[in-house]
Amino acid sequence: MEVRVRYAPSPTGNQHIGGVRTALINYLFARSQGGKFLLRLEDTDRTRYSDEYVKNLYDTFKWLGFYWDEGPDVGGPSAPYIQSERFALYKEHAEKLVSMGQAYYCFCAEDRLAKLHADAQDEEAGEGGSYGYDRRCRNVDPAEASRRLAAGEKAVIRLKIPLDGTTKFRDALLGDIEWKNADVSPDPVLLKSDGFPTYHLANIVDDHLMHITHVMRAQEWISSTPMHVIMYRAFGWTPPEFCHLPMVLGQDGSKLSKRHGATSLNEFRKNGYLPEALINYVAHLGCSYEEGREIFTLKELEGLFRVEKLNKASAVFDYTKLEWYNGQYIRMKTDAELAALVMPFLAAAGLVAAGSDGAPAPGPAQAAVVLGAMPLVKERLKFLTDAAPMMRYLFEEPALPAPEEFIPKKLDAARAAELLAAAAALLPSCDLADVPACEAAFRAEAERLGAKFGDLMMPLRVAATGSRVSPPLFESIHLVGLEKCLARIERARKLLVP
RNA sequence: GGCCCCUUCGUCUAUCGGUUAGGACAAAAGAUUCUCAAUCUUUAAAGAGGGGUUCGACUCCCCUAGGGGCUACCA
Repeated sequence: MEVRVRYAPSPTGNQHIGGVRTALINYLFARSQGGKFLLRLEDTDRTRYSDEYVKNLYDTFKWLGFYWDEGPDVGGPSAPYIQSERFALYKEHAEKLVSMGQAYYCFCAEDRLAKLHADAQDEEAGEGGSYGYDRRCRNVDPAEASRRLAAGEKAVIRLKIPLDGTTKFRDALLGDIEWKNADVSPDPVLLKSDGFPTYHLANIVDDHLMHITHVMRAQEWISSTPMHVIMYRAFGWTPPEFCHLPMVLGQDGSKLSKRHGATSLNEFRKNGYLPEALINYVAHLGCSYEEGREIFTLKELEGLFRVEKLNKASAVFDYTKLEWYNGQYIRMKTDAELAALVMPFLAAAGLVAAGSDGAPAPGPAQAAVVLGAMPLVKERLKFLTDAAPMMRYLFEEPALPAPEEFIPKKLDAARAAELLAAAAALLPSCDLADVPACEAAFRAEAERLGAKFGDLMMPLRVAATGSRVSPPLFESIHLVGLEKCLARIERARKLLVP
């Protein structure tokens, strides 16, 4: 039988690390088994829904670079893949369950339910146990229920959870799990009074109708799984295989959330992360692949993924390690690739020309400088966002640093000015395309002046780039241009000897 | 409170009864070096506690502790 798995997000927020992790593992599992990965939009919560989140979902996965085989935007044999477009299906199935005696209409008012809930909260210190719905409507005579319905009374449909006995299921990761039915949520709502299904109903109906073979979702869902199994049986269906994935936690050990830092993929993208790095890091959360290796391509992960390699314990999201991955992937880019990646950030910083839509539109000269700078900055970047501040001096006249910035340790302003003048005098005779030759010439000059090579370089560096920390100097001067650099040097020299 | 899941260096992990408990990130030290990086070398760092089972437990079982999740007409 063909493996079919799905990612079933609810468009009530932007895509975040947790969701992407679930999607990725489903995707990897499908690929490793030669199966299908589908996307289903679970938009049954009308109060929190927004179109913007649907758009964000598509944008995010296009950027990440792994996509579903079937889904609302790409179609497929189980269409439609949007639950709001399957509206009639759920009502029909809920009513079927009622007619089979497996579910019932509940007429309880919301305020009575709220009071029930509040009372249960108050009794927390007590014996415990009396949680959830009290099943008052479970034994309403079906004939009476029809009468009240016909009279226009509002109702929800609830699933009958067996009062005793146990429910068992096997989790592919956690093994056999058995629950007392008394501990299962008492008669959960399947169909809300607005006619929309709850997650539980829609999920089961769709997974069955879409022939989903494996349900892989976060471990926070595990406690509703017995209820889902009961529902499958009530319908007379065979449940799929379950696999509950370890959770992703923040540094403090609680479920990863905004207060732990960036969690939405929007933010990672904006902050200069590479999709490859994110994918690789997220794939390694709670899962190992091959010993002694950290870097994998998506294709390799697809081939190596095994459910048995998943870890049972939840994992802490480590931004520092992700940062390292990001640097690794940046270094793997060719100069041309990296230039293209960095360009939008340079345009946003105003270093490079941009069109009216904000997209980069560099002229040939700017493009050449960016490309030429790639070998200088590549191994210094951790994020794409690091490029603009690091490359600013290539496009703009740097602000004149304070005089002390120019002065090497143990020297004074007069000496620094002298070294600057020597550098300015030497530079025009150097072939800036030949770095070793430039360096040799400067070393000789330093010796002649009785100065340390570093002490000759530092004032020059600060003058040419505006900072004591910069990409390699001779290459930088070459990119900026000799004339401009001589002017920068002269400006600095005047600052030191007024 | 109840129910469920989990527990190897600070973090992510390897180990599927017998290892000097391995690797990666971070940290520290060193090498290299025109600054900063990158790179290379080295160091420090772990089986929550207590009982069993076994010739032998990180590994299997039980208890305790700790962490997490769920407990909605949200997913």
